[in-house]
Amino acid sequence: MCGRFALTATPDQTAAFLDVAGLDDFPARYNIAPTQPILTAVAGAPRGPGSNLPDRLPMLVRWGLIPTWVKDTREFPLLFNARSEGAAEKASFKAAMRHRRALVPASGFYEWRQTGGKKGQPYWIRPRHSGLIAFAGLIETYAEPGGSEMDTGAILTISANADIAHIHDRMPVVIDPEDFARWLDCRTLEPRDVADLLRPAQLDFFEAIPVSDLVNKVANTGPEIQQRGEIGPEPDKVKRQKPGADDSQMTLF
DNA sequence: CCAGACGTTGTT
DNA sequence: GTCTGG
DNA sequence: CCAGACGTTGTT
DNA sequence: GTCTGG
Repeated sequence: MCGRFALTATPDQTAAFLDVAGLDDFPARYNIAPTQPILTAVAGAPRGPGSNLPDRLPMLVRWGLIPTWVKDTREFPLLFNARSEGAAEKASFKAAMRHRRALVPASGFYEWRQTGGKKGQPYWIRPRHSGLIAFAGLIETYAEPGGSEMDTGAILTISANADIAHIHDRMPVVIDPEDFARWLDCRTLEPRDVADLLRPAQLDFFEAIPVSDLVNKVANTGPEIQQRGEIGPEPDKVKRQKPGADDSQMTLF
């Protein structure tokens, strides 16, 4: 779950929400997919008295966390989500849960309800207050064989609440603004100290809007993918028979 | 001790 | 079916 | 997450 | 790097 989301607020709105300074300009993004760059915010360096260092920093990371010990990324799966139940104990997420917790600003996310047909029914899921939200994220800096470094990240998930459960059984963890500082404080707080933040959103926090299958295709990046709609009928899988044809020629045994 | 995994989603 | 790319 | 490729030899 | 399985 949470394999696609949107961030359509302006850089100014996003900077104010996260309380970071100096966000480079970025376009509204209606269809953010794994492997793409995502904006995150992390705690800044510890500040001494009188320091004017910012206490929260923006970071662009590749969506798909790579643990530091991975030798060949081609033989490692794309970790774009991390189950919050247990992430603190998993080899792949343990270090990030302890040292590199982050916020991932979003306007909402997409979920697919499996219909039994070929394609799932996608939903645009947004907060009823229609403002920004922040997912709980994890970051790792991966040292590539060539010598360069790549920052990578994942979004934590939790059981879906009743608003979402009819669509999917998981949802991203949302951190409330009042808890931003606690979640990001990796210097003094351990995973167990912030475990209480890893819970499903309150009932009625989100609303889910069925949309067309435009969102399925990563190349579709405009606002139309959030318009209320439904996927079309399944293509007719029953092959049309030519007039006069019957099944007898198919009887091979 | 060494070898091998290390993950999520959704599936059957 | 399974892997890669976005 | 979904979509789309999935291969070789030899070549303009 | 760290944990699990044998």
